[in-house]
Amino acid sequence: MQPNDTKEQLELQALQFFARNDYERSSLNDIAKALGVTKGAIYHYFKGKDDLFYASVNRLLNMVEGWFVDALPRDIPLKILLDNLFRMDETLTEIGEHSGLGDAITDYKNIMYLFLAALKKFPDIRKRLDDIYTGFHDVLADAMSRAVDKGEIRKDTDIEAVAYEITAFSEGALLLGAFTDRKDYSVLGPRVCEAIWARIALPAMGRRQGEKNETK
Amino acid sequence: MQPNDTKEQLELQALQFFARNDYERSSLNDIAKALGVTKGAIYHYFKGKDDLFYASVNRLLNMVEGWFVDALPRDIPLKILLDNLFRMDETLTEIGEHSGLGDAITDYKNIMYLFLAALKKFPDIRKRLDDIYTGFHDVLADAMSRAVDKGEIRKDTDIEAVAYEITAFSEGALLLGAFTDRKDYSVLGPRVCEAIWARIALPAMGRRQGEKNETK
Amino acid sequence: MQPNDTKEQLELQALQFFARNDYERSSLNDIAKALGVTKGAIYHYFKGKDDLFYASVNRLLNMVEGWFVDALPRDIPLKILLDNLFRMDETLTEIGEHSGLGDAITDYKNIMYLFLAALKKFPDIRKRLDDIYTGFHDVLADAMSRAVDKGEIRKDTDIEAVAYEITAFSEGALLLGAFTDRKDYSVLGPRVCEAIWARIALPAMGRRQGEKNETK
Amino acid sequence: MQPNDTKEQLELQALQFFARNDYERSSLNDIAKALGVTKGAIYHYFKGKDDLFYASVNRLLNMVEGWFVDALPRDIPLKILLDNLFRMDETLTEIGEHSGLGDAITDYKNIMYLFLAALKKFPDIRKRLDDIYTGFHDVLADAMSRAVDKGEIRKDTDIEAVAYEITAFSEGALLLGAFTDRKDYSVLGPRVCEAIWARIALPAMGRRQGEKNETK
DNA sequence: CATGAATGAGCCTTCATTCAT
DNA sequence: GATGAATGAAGGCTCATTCAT
Repeated sequence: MQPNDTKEQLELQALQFFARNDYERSSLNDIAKALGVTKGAIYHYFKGKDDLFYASVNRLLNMVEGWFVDALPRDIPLKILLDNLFRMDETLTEIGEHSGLGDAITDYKNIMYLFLAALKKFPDIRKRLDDIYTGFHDVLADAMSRAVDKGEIRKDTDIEAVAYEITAFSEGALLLGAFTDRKDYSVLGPRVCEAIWARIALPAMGRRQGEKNETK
Repeated sequence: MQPNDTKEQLELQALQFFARNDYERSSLNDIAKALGVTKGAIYHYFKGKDDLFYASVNRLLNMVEGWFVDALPRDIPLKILLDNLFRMDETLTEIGEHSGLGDAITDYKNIMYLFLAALKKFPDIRKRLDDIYTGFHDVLADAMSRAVDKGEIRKDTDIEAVAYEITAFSEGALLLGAFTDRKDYSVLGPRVCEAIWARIALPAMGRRQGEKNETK
Repeated sequence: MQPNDTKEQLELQALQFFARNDYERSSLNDIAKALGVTKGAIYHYFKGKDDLFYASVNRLLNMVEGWFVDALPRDIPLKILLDNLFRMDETLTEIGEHSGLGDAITDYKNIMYLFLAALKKFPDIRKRLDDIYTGFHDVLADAMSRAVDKGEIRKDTDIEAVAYEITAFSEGALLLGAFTDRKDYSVLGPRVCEAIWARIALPAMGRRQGEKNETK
Repeated sequence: MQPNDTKEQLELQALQFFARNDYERSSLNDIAKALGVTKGAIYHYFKGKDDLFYASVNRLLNMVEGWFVDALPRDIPLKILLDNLFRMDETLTEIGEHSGLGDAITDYKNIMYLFLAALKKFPDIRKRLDDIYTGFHDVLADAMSRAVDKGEIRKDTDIEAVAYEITAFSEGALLLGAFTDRKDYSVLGPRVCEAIWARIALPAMGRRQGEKNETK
């Protein structure tokens, strides 16, 4: 076992623990027990409870950044990209299984708790979250720009607004799921996608008139 | 001063305190000091720290429900209603001033922390939140139904999807503001509103060729 | 029981405890048990272990300063004053009984431990100790000045050196007692006093013959 | 490097560390780091933290005993011996440089802390300290006896008292330096020496009336 | 009604010590 | 010989809660 291996394992297990349990209300005794080590071992690798939490959250943020690269390929038709985005709940499940984090991550509510708790304790986390959301937004905006060039969507699309709308909607849908425990997203998500698409899409072989009408 | 008046005052002040400070990290001593009373006084009116928190959050939920009634009148044109909704940030500020809660409520991040903390401690809070969001959604859906009848929007509008979209988008926009500290909402919110409106609106005197295309 | 009474009692009891036990090696559990209260009670009156120690030591310093006023009256013949000084071990015993500190203070070794431990933790204690020793020295020097005027001791007495010698000797004698557990002081202290006196004393009616008087 | 060499080196380095740092407050990790080895290495040569401390202090005591033999030669005139003794601060500095202990030993306060800490943990240390002070005292008493025989000092000198006085004064002067940070010793020490000498010295060729009187 | 002194359980953290390598 | 990962027993401290006044 390499020296860093144990630390990484602890971070990953702690991440799962913190995803499922509230940081402030978790005693280090509980955490150690959940990680299968003693408190002393934790202090061997981390400066304290906070440090362990910080390391875990940053590890999650790193993983999230990595998922973006995989989940948002830039060379596919916009419609395909959107369809993928609006099935983010499935994506999260896949990631959970694939990353070894189990279902701790699947429930987006857990991630939100985690991020908010981290945000409260470590203000510099905000910068990283900002980067992630900005990245998400930029990928969307870029894809739409290219789609305009390729004639997939209308020239007069308010790209900024649509990118923002999708970003906020995705986040809000997950938040609603956290707050209300409903699963509207899997049903209504695709329908929202269709509606947005219908608004911005250009008919396969165009027909100028349609455009003019909605222009303005 | 009626007997219950003191208790209500304590709840309101505690609400402000909890909006600004993390519940778990606030000691009852700090809370008592912030409320200008002694610990004993708190225990006189509440069963304990948790009970004070629970009462405060429920008071906020009551207020939120009240705001809906005022903020979402049902007999105005849909477009006006939407315009109001998409300026929710301004609405929150007004409510903050008007309700005597000061700017503790203005920052939506504070409300979210509060709800999440409450959700974690008191699972039955979820039901109340669910009701609120459902109410929000239903008001929208009803308004759209009536707008269809009045010929304000298209008959083929996917009312469920649009109501869901707006609900989730509003929540998500506020969440993004909490996570990233950006103020996109005030700029892009209205543009998103316009885009959605353009999608569902029926031209004043109906009938432009473009319609046929999107009617599928 | 007045509010400050308990705190004062705790300080006095803690002082006795710290005089008998090493500060660093005493757990707050032990201390609380010795004081007959719980840890929480200590934290009610003091900011922490250090604060309790600091308060106790300062209380002792205050008492020591008070003892000086009583123990070193300035209007007595120098010889009487010196005789008193060189029986300081008896004086400490009296003070111990009289002050309610019991025999914790009697053993000067305990006081030294206490002062040294305090010095290590609270550098500002040095100033107070300095004042005490300076006061001791000054009282001696003043008394000798007056004794010169009154013709009790020789004009050519090196007052500074003698005051320093007596101060250092007294301290050193007590330190030796601490380091070696011998009780030379009670036997040899008076003889040292006689030797010093013989060196500086002026015959009762001046003039060489008078020296015979001191030959006893 | 002989097998015991490493152990000796560790003891010496630990001695310097303990002279500068408080034993109780130093963790074995800090100590190991300061000694440039790992904890395991320390446990290889010593039974534990206490054992290392005990060995270090005993090493210092051995060195102190050795210094006496060199610093207090018995075949020099008493006045020379006394002059040396009353410049003990310089002697300590020389010893510090000469012994390789650096300035850790120069500050007598450090030595006192060390001895007191050792005394508290290992009561048998008291015996060794007693021996050292007794040795110091005896060397002085012997020298004075011989000085009486050689006609250097008066026959009626209270040898016991003077030896005790000088021993205690020396110790007390160093203690005052530790307690108050003043440097009176270097100035007043020699003057005290002169005063004591004047008291006991026999004029080179005798002949003052006063002498006869005090000869008893 | 209200106070605040006192409690005690539990928290985070430190650290001497052990032991597999 | 030497390492450092891991342990576990305290230690200092916090704080919700109780209760005599």
